[in-house]
Amino acid sequence: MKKIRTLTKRCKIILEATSPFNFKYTVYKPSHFPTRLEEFNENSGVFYRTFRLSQEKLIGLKMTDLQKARGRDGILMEVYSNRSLTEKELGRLKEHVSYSYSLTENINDDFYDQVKGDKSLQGPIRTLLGMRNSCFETLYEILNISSILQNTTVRRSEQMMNAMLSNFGERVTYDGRCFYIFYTPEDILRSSEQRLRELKLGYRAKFLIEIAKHFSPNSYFEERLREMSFEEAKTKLMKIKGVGPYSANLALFAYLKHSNFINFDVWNRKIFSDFLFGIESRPLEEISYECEKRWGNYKGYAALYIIENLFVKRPELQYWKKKDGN
DNA sequence: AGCCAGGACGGAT
DNA sequence: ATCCGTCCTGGC
Repeated sequence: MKKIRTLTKRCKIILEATSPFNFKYTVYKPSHFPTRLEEFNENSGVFYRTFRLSQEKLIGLKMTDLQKARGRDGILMEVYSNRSLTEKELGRLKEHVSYSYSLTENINDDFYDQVKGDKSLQGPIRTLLGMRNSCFETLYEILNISSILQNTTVRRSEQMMNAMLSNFGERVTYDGRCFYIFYTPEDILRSSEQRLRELKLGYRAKFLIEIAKHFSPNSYFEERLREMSFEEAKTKLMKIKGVGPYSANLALFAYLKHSNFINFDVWNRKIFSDFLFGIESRPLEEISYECEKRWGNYKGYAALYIIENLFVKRPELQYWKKKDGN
């Protein structure tokens, strides 16, 4: 078993956000299955999240709502690390957090004003007012997660993610808590397909290795993708064995944060079908057409609000907080 | 015992 | 281009 790295407190950072800003539902998404990469504490309102700034610089963040501390919209962030950080590195960290949580976007103009006429969205918007589209993961990490999501139940995905993190992730502790930091491509390439199969990753074992190969240290895969158009990047991603349209879309849209797109899968298809038609089973073409008609270029945001609102209103959908159910 | 789950591949049409 | 059997695994 790998030893635990202790992260010590370095500094506090304040990140401002445009108004309205919803701290809780920006950093924490009720529909996401839990991992030991992050944790939202309902009682204290504190959100913990780990991050790898570079190969050797491990970060643990402790975030609270700036509104509570200073009466302004934003995030109050304590930075823990295993090593001292340069000003430049702190800058990169701030940029990552700000980008991941879409802190500077203007959600009034970009979304709320655009869907004023749609009554079905007003409930979700009231509940989640100020929530941003968010994704803290890197492109490599999202591709791993989407591979682990494919063709299985979320409960199994959670088991597989745990197996990967506990075997390849970096164990860290700070502020009296233990977390993992996401493993790197090199961590996986040092392992083997057989080892991943022993960990019950099934046929995904070879996919995860293929993905890792594309993100080796000096391939600059992520940097090169950033230069490309969306379609070009998608085609490039789908050349990786194991990355199909679903994973490529998820990766690119989570990463690039397009709010004009819905990545349909067998799970959200039922949710939108039920939301729009009152039954779960309508064909994809009808669902897709209806979303386009009602929300046009804002359908990605609409989808985000509908799904998170559903999980807020029906906490029993978070099966992982109960003993059974699905 | 068989089917399916927050897809993707490879080969056959 | 679209269709279909197959893939690991575990839960029902």
